Amino acid sequence: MKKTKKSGKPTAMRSPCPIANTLDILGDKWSLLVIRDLFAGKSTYSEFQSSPEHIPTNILADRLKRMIENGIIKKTPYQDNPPRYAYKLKDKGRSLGPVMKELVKWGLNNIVGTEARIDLKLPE
Amino acid sequence: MKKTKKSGKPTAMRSPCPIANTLDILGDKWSLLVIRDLFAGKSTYSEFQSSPEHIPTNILADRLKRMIENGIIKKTPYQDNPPRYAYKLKDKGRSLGPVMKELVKWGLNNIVGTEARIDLKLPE
DNA sequence: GTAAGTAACTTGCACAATGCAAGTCACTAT
DNA sequence: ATAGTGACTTGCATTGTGCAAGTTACTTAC
Repeated sequence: MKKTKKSGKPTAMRSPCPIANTLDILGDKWSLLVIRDLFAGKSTYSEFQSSPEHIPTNILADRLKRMIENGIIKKTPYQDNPPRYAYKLKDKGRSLGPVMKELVKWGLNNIVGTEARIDLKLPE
Repeated sequence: MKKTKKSGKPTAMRSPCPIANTLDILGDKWSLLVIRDLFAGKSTYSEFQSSPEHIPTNILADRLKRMIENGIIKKTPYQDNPPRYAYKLKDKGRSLGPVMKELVKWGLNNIVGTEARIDLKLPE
């Protein structure tokens, strides 16, 4: 019974810069990890939780909500009883493929101890 | 008189994932904006402050410090009296070029109202 | 030589975001 | 009835962010 709608989001842009605006949506320590998992084929809440970084459950719920609001992913029930949901990338999210690819490359080349154990199914 | 060294940083990685580790270094709303400015040719503290997003001064100082510690940028005095400094990308920072390029592309294609007014001098 | 200005920061503090634990809800399986 | 699973929500202490104001070291204007 909570309708605590935070009023859409008429928060003004801090600038028209595409980087600044992208960071306003995805610039935190968790969002892109969920995107990574989605590219790796995961799709449920508990699959995201089981990733090695152990995202806190409240943060996961918040990030999923925000990415849905931003049109990056969608949530669909795949079973009614008990209710279960699958999160999937929308086109907008799938188009993050090249960004993910470059982040992986940069990390592997510049941070010692990193390794690509997850295989992202990037388009093309 | 403060020797409050936070002990290097033996904080363990949350996982060997290159994306997770990249986000631990650059995953916030400001770091990559400073990188953007550096790619755009800016190099002084006050130039970074004058960018349209108006980064808070304490955050700027903190991010510059962190990026120096991470070997992404370097700080060099270019004048003694009064002391003035120039921040520049190191190779590690310059190799973020492709990441920046993809972020710009994604923002322009997916966020209405964004526009590329700044010209980044990306390698190649 | 006193006042104002500039660059590069630091400090204080209120408010927002994060992280951990525990609780809830709707079922299924034992 | 009891335990288990998936998908969350709630509380609360800790950490991070954002704004204003102060500091240091000089240069320039009056």
